[in-house]
Amino acid sequence: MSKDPSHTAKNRRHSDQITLTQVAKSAGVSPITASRALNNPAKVSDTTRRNVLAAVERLGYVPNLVAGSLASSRSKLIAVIVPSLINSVFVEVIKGLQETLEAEGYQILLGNTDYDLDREYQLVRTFLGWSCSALVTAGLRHNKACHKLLANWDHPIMEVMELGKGMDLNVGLDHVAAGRCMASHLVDKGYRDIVYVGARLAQDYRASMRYEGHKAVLQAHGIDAPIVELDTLGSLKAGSESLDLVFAQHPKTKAIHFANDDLAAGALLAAQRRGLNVPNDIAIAGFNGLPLGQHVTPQLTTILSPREEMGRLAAKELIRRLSGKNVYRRQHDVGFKLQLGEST
Amino acid sequence: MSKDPSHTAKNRRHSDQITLTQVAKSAGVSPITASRALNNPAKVSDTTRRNVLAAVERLGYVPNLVAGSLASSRSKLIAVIVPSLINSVFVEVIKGLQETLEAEGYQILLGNTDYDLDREYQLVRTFLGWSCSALVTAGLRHNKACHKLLANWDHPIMEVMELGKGMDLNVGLDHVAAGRCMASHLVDKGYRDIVYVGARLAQDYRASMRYEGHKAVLQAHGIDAPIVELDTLGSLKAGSESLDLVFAQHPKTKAIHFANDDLAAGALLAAQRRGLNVPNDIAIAGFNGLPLGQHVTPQLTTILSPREEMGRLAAKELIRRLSGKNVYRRQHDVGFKLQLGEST
DNA sequence: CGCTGTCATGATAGCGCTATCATTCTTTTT
DNA sequence: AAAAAGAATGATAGCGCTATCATGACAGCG
Repeated sequence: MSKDPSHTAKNRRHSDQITLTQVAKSAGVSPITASRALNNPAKVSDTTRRNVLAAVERLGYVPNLVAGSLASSRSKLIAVIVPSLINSVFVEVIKGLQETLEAEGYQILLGNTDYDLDREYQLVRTFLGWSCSALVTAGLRHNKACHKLLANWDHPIMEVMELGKGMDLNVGLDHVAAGRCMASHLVDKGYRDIVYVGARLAQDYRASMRYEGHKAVLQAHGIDAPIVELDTLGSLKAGSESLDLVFAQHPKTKAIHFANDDLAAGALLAAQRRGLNVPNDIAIAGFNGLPLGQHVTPQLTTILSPREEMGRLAAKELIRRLSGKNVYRRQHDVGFKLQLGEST
Repeated sequence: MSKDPSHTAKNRRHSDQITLTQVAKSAGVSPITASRALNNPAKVSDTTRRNVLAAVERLGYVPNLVAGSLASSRSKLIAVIVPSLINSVFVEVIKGLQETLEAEGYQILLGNTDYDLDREYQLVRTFLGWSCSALVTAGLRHNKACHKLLANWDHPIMEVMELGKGMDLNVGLDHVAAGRCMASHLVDKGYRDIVYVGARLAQDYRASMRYEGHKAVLQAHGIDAPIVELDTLGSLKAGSESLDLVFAQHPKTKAIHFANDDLAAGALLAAQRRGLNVPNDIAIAGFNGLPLGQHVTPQLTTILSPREEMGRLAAKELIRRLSGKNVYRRQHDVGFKLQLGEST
């Protein structure tokens, strides 16, 4: 099983790869018929199809998808661009996409922007070069060049995570409303000294949309809406460290509305370590509804976002569009749900 | 920004896509020179390069990577096949791969087998059809057809996660040794009634390799090594539910060696909810060193596996190989580390 | 001054597949 | 029975790019 390191030095003229032409010859048909037998079985007779499939087996033929894509100028590839792989939220969306798309024979070309819109542009350029059938990207915000590129692209574009008027298709939820929802809950519970804690809000702008909702509710009640921004991305560790920061800046804080469950759970566990009672000494709320939050004691109050569902729905809509069906609703609100725990 | 749903009905003869030939014409050079200016800048004069790049900008040219791959029979694609996306362990490996490969201009083609080796074979077939430059797959076990296909493939193959003699390159850790390590720790701590708890061990065979190590140590001490297998994949929920199961089957259990941290943390949190003292009533150990385990109280005793590091190292080795350098060490042991918490 | 070597560029010929149109043969329709 | 429609197959011509070999220009060298 030893490998020759000089892969690159292959003589293109003597490729040992089995081609469709060889399969066709072996099956006694023309290449184009063999192609049809594989890609459009309904177009050939049963006998032919069987012969071709037998030849494929016999020769161990592996279709060259690159050649097929070039000839047909479409590919069974779908580009998926996310801002982060650390954040399990995006991974769950990918999972939903993956399972639905793979079942339809599509492959995922994965890109990670690290919350950098210029990086997103580069990835989009590359992916368009692969003649992807469609592109899925997280968020409605893109840089100018990217926007222009996508606007002129004649394939479906699916923007996920947040809800709004996008380039083309959209599946997401209303983050401002989610922020309002949690803030209302806290206010209703009687909390007045409420701090919002987020991480890198310029990047994670959906978290700042939730803050907008949060602030609006608090202000409507005549309450201040202080915010503490962390410099590291959301994680248990950051959440745990944020407690000190919050109390240093806002000593009277009675409730913390965290931008996500990782932060919230980190803070909750940290609070317990230092003997604070949650929610009596400090109430804690999160966002996302990660399993973790449901397993800590007290159970975390959070907002459940249907992430895998979002991926699945996005994939289904794409498939509908790709199979030529008209798609009427271009925006899909997957909603969210307030998950009451004992942490507030 | 409205999209025409009839994407498929495009007239191939009148593609509006800018081609390299147009760029070349606009720059006043031949197509092949334009190609060189973009892919092999050192091969053309400074003036030419500038002219071509200017034309690219001017026309908004996006290279057709499909055509390029067909002509050169190689692509800047790397196939990555993992058994699961729910398990954050694989995602972290992907992340390590991703950041290293993307920096070198490679794209990741992602496949998920759901722990099904036949599915893996299908994915490999598809990915080979894309003329990927290399393939990364989790694990050393493949079905027969897959093995044959890969053995005849003349590109680098990287098998990650576990250590052993594989098809080609290998980066991983010794799971049997990891199992031994944790078992030794538990025995040294004085525990004798130790249960190993895993989930779907036929699928997650690395977990059963750890059990082998675990069992060997216990037997060497003349101790029984009972095992409890769960029917659901590892998760906090499964871990939490496993407690009852363990005590029902082995009432005297004093320590549980979980196959992973999700299970262990779930059990630990569940134990706390029901007022059990960890580790006095029940000791709990995990595997992976997820952040979660480091933030619960008591901190989880676990084995730290360098997952992102594994991805990065695998990517680096692949890049070395792809850039024509000889790779001497074909196996890389990334090791593991016993992380002592207060849960044992 | 011819000889070799290097550099920059170009002409040609595919890579392996499928869109398109053409052909043959069979079936259905009037 | 002739015409029209359909079913199955094939010949041709690319898809947009790059490997390969060829060319011309110019430097260094004995």
